[in-house]
Amino acid sequence: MSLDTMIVVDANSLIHRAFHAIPLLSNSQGVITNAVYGFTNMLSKVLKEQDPGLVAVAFDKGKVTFRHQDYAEYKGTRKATPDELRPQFILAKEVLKAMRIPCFELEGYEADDLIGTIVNRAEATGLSVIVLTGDRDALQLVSPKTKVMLTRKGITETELFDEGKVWDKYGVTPGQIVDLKGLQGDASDNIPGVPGVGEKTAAALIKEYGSVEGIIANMDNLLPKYQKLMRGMEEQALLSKKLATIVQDAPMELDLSQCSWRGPDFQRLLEVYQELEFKTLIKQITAEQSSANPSKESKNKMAKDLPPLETYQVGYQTVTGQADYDEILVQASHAGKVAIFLDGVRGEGIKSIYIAIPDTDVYLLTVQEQASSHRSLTILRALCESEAIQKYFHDAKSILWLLHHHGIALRSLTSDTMVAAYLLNPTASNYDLSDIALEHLGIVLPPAGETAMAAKAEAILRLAADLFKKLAERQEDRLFLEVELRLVAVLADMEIAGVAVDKQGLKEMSAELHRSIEGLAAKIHELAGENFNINSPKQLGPILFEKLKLPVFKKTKTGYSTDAEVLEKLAEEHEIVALLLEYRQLAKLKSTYADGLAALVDPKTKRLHSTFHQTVTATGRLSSAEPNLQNIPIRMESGRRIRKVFVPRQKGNLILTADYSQIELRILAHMSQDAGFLDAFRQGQDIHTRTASEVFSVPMELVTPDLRNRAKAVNFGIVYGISDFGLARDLKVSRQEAKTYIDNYFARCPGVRDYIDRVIREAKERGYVTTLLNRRRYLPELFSKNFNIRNFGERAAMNTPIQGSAADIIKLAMVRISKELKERAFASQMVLQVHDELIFDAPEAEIEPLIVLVRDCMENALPLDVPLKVDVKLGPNWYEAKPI
DNA sequence: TTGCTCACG
DNA sequence: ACGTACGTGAGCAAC
Repeated sequence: MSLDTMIVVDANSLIHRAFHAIPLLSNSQGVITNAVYGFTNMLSKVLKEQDPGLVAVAFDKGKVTFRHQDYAEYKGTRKATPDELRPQFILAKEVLKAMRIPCFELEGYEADDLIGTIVNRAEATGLSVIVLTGDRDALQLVSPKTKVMLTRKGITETELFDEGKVWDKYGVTPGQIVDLKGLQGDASDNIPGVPGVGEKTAAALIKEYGSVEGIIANMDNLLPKYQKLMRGMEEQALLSKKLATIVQDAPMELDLSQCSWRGPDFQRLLEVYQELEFKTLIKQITAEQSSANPSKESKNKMAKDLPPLETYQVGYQTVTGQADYDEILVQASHAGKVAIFLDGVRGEGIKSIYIAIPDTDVYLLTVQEQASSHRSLTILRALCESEAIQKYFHDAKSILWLLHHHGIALRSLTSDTMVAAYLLNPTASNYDLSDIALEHLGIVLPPAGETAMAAKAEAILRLAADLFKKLAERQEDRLFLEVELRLVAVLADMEIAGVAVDKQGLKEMSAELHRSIEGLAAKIHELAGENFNINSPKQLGPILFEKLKLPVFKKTKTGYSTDAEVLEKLAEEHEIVALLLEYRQLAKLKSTYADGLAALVDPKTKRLHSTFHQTVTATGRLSSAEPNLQNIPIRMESGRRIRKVFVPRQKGNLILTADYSQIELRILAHMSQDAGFLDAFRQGQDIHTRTASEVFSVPMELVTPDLRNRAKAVNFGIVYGISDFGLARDLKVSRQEAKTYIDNYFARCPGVRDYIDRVIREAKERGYVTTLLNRRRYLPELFSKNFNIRNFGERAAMNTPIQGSAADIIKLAMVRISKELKERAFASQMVLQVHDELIFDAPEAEIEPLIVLVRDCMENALPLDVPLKVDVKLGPNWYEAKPI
């Protein structure tokens, strides 16, 4: 803490910066908050780091300033403040008020000038000052007592300038910054400067003559080329300098004691943050408050002896005696429902159990010391395994892992607030209980400790009711109950079962890949004439495009692009390119697959236990992680061999795969009711051949493989939300040609064209799109002013109903298959899902009935106006799974 | 942490 | 006039 430090903030400049650096966020009321969010974030970060004794913030006031009297065109090129930004200044003032930071503004003056004046006064009283701004003009205020903190690109990063740094960067003293401006001008403020004088000339002249005035006085001594530039521009240079000069004696009422800072009014700040829905900031202040240690003198105002926040508090009691245990069961049975929050670590087990029953205190049961552990777990088992008691969880799949560790089964799973919140908004970045409780109930959960966990258990009950009501209002209740909630247990089963792998096989592949990679690396280094890290695009770029002088087709924002598309174009140019492509391929196989998978084999089970995330994708698909088993190579033979290590878990078992054929195009046929598409699928025709025949006006029998491939790409394009550019790139044809294909396609498939138009129109009317099972995705991008973002929204509007409906269907099939397998006591186990494919580990004796069951469940999961077709493959491992 | 690259549907 | 296919996760390099 530094009582003699003052922070002076240029709110106008920071808010403008934040507005342009951050996408247009808004709260649930539609209030746009991006700029005030960025501003608040940056301010609280700096306050926390510096912990100043005094703080002041300055705003602009009035459109016309005293500078306009000298120069009417001052800031003449500035655009009007956008409508999305203007109201955010008021919001920022509310934040500042809650932070107990004084705001200054003065008619006819810019924030700069007030800052200059404040700095002047602060220095005079011996304070050290830090000016926080995004405006480089402020560098003129730098002095032995004053530093300027400038935002770098973005808004959270800053750079602190003292005199030395100004000199290093600009070659002038802080006082000469205005002379620099006088010569160079400033396009953004519409300050003219001297035409023809840029950064270098300006610095050289100032270095030689000290100032604009010095240059003018020495006009005759200037080099002829400089004389040519400067003559006749004297007035303009002096005016420019004057415009750039920050006033340090504005007529403002300023009592520095007003600026002495005691830290925020947390209660009020919390209210403001809640209103604006600044979840991260709410978390920060609640965490800071709770971590403040009252016994020690706190070292930071952001966490100093403050009244407790109004967080959601519930009563809880730690249970020890047998009578209490019995009481829990009685109450839970009576209420018929419990929410349980478990504190534990996957693989290690449960540490404590928080049980919330309506209208009672939360019970805390600990599982540490042996004897009570037993009793706590007995209660947990009784609750979880009871059919009659409904269970409410947040992230039930994680709970199922913990229960599995203790051999406890789960019945009557009634809600999972994480999954419910996902259905209500599948594009959220996380579904932490405290975040969704804040969003949906408007309550702040305590950040940590027993109170927090008790509050969480209680909050689950309240949240579940609220979320379910919202789901029902949207007709997503059946999707929730009959698909997603049941899927939770199915996925837990799959994860816990895991998939067996041949670890020895992985090791052998790794060693073989290692040898090939070493050989390739040696050849590449030889052809390059030097050793370098082939894995580094930054090192590879200069070798290819500078040393070997290969043509540059594409650049990334940091340098040369060296991706496969570029390398393929360069294949003819130099023999190193083919080697690089091969190197990349093998390096990927080794690091991500051979070594990556081996590292994740569970030493106890000898299997891979991927996590299937149910609340990640925007469309409703699952995702797979640690390891991702949804991207195991198949397209290239060299990679496809990785699949050999995916084996059955025991002798006598086989790997069976079942994948939907063309499910997305079938869904498109169903949803669009396009006559040609419906007919093609009903006739059992090859859809790409049919499309080729339509688009290229060729009889089906005469469609060549090349034409079929092009039609296939067009079909993919339709599903992705087509653009001629994307299709052209994929097919490596001209954009014009791609456009012709698309035009022909829409001419021959009018149903599809009408469908796409309808989807986009409805999406724009409603703000969201839906799938066959009413899964919903909001698309705020559709209303962006930015052309690219808006177009992205339109493509997502086309794609999401198709991709999402396919996800609906396979999820429904998984739930049914799992139910059948259980009820009919199959030993077969579903082990993986890869979007349109299910993989089973099955005893040979069950194969026949399993195929019938799986086919039936998948093909009839959701009857469409076209048949769904499933291809089944079988083999001793995933690689050798062949059609039967 | 971010950017690039690349594996899958 | 704008620059683009949709949806994911992971490893590596270089900040």
